[in-house]
Amino acid sequence: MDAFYAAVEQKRRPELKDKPVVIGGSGDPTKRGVVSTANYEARKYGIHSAMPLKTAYTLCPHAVFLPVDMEEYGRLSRLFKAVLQRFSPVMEDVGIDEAFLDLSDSNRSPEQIGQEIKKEIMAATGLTCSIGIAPNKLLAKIASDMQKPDGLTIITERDLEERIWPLPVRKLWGVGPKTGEHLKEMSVHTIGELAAVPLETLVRHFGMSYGHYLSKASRGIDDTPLVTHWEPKSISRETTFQTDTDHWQTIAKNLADLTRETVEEVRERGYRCRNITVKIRFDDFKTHTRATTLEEPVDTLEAIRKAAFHCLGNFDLKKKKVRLVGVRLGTLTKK
DNA sequence: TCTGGGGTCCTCTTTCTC
DNA sequence: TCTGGAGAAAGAGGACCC
Repeated sequence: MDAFYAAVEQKRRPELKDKPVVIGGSGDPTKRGVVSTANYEARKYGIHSAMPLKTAYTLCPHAVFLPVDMEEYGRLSRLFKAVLQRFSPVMEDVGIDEAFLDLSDSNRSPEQIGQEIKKEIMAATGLTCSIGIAPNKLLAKIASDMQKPDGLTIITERDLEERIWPLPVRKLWGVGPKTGEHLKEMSVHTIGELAAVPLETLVRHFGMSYGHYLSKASRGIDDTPLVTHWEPKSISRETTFQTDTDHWQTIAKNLADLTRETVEEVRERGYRCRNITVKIRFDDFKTHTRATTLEEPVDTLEAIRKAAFHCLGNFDLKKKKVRLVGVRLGTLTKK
């Protein structure tokens, strides 16, 4: 979906049409938080996802800043995914605003089916999307990104050298800022240049698993199937304080609240957990975790809170102020 | 100066058991 | 009793995704 959160807000508030709109955090750009979505008008000012709201505000003070309304975005998400599933039952969720659809069994042309999906999503939600159609997920994802917004891009194996290889390596799924920099130091800037690097070199630099992945991905090879169902591996909650704190009671109170919320969710979803991890981010942005694994899976607040506070006790909270506290429940088993 | 929240997966190191 | 290897599990950190 194109600039999904912002598009949803603009749809229900027509007065926002043609204005720069930034969705993120509490909607107050003087408070701590980052941009979840900036619409295309706001992007003209250099605003983009993951940017601190305060930075976005200095770049464009007259933009409309709004809080995240996950309930409403979830509702629209279910609507467009229901449309997709009418075209094929084999759908893989990729977060709230993306999905893969297996159209292998369709006998219509990709252009035809792509246009019809766009039309139906527009009818159901009033929103535009960008579609990529390709022989596998990796290439479809790249294709979906090639003509945004409101795009439809079709890629075949034959397009690899001309349309994929000239793209920067960062366009590959799984290549983030760190790997991008690492590759730049190796004088590898494009996907084509990556494809020319011997496998042994990639394995030496990036390890067995990721080295092989990069080698295949650069040649457009991806044989991973669509994942239509999965179980959660962990459930977590975390909060960043408005101001860094060294007040133990504040940290403890927040950890207790987060633990209660997380336990409630784990129970509601019918799981027990065996691993409890507490996360602390200090004022210098260094993040540390302390974990404990229990003998038996549990789902009681007492047992999990006790474990969480045991983990908290393994931090030295005297030297630096704390910016964030979080708790994660892992090694889940279904009840 | 600024850097959210909810996840997954991978790597390296430590710890424990045989 | 000491030493060492193999393998599993746990713990910590980091990269990446939306």
